[in-house]
Amino acid sequence: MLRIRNTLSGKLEEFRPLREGEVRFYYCGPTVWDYGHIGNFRSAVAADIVRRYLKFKGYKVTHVMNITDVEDRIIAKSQEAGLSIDDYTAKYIEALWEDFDALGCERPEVVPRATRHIPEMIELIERLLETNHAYRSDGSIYYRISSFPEYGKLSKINFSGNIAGASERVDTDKYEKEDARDFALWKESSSPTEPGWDAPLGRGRPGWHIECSAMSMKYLDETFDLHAGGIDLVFPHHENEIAQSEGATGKEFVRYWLHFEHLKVEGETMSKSKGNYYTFRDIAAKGYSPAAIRYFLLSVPYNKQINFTFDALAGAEKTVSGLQDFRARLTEALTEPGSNETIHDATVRALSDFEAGMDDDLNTSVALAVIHNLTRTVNTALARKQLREDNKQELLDLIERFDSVLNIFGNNQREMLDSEVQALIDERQEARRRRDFPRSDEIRVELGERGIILEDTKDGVRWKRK
RNA sequence: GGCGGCGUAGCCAAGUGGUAAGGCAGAGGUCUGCAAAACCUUUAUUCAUCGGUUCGAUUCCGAUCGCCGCCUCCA
Repeated sequence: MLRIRNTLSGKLEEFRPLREGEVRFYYCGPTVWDYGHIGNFRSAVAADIVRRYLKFKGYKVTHVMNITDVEDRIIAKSQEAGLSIDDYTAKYIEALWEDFDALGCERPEVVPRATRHIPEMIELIERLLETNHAYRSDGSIYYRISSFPEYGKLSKINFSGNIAGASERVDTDKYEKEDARDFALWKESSSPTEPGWDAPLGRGRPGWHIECSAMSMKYLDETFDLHAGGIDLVFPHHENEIAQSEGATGKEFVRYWLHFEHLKVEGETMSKSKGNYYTFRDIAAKGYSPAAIRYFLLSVPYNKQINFTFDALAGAEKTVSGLQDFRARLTEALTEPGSNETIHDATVRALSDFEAGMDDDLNTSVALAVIHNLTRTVNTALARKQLREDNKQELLDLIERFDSVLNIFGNNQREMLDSEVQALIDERQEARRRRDFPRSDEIRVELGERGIILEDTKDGVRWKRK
């Protein structure tokens, strides 16, 4: 039974979807104004783990990830560049998918873009106007927080007083709000050239929060199971989504809220000014493999801050390569028929321990420890020739199972070497048989230069790429 | 100022009222022509500090120090 910590209650709760065997899951994805920093991908990988584990548990998952492409910064940047919003965001969206794929994240079923859902947002805003949860002021439209007494229930912020410092932040010339806490649903265009949409509400553009309410309810229904995002979105973004959605429908919006903790760099906040700001691309360009980056990002549970260091990443690199080698070694192992009971028991136990760890609020650290322990047990058995045919198959199936959630074992396809390389390997084996070690070592060095690493084993020579 | 989180070996890090998972790095060994890989052994009398509760605390409570976050459309 999967239990997750629901931000709404602050407690560990049993996860029970509204519909039998089906989970509707909304993940607040990135804003596409720049190449995604590594923190974005900590979140994306966490969401991917959620999605994959739900599938592992047998649920049919409908996963929606929005792409925010209407937002002040994007509008400003695109105007600066003299491009339309679509032209400006195109390369960032393309880069996002490349990074997403490289990190082994499954693509969500639905990826709505804010710019493609303006009518839905307008409709929702009109509903809020009708129900008196919104008001018009100076051409723009605001949400009336005083109309929603539960406001603050997610972030647990006490709004009995004013938001600290809110009064001096309000630009009174621009915002004629009834209350400093009220937030914009629709912002009037300040000039005809500014990107905007003509609407019954007046020419303008939507506020940031309304897109997620409109799009999630469109694709997942007015009440759905799971909503996730970075922890910084708790307030105000998700708090406002609740106010908008529940205000308009009068129904519960989301059953379970999940928030991913942030990533730090060398124990500090990542920021451009500190010079410790890294995108996934920056890190990959330094030669770290996407698999290692993924492993690192998921090695700490989603609800803990993760401390990014290049030392830790180098460790992840070694670990991942060990796991991938392990799978290859197992695949190639020559085994005799039958089954070793001890190994069989360890295999069965590993699956249940893995599941117990993941069931406990998706504790990936525990899940990985289970895998490492199993790996050691099996390596020992392999070294001692104790593994039997049935164990091998069982283990390969189990790894497949684990990897459907973690996706760290890499591609198991064995590629063919080109004939020249193969000939060199054969020649080296022949040289070794003759005990012509100088020649043998020469070939090993030469292959090393071509990126092929050789390992001599009792059953012959193994090779892998570096 | 208000609210929340964290501080565990050289590094990353899990965890729990009952005596410290896992990974990387290090040391010794097995195997190997040598390597590599793998395996075995080893590496925290101790979980920021100081008090308190308890038969017993790293785990609960309080204080102190340090770090991080939200309260500003930053995942």
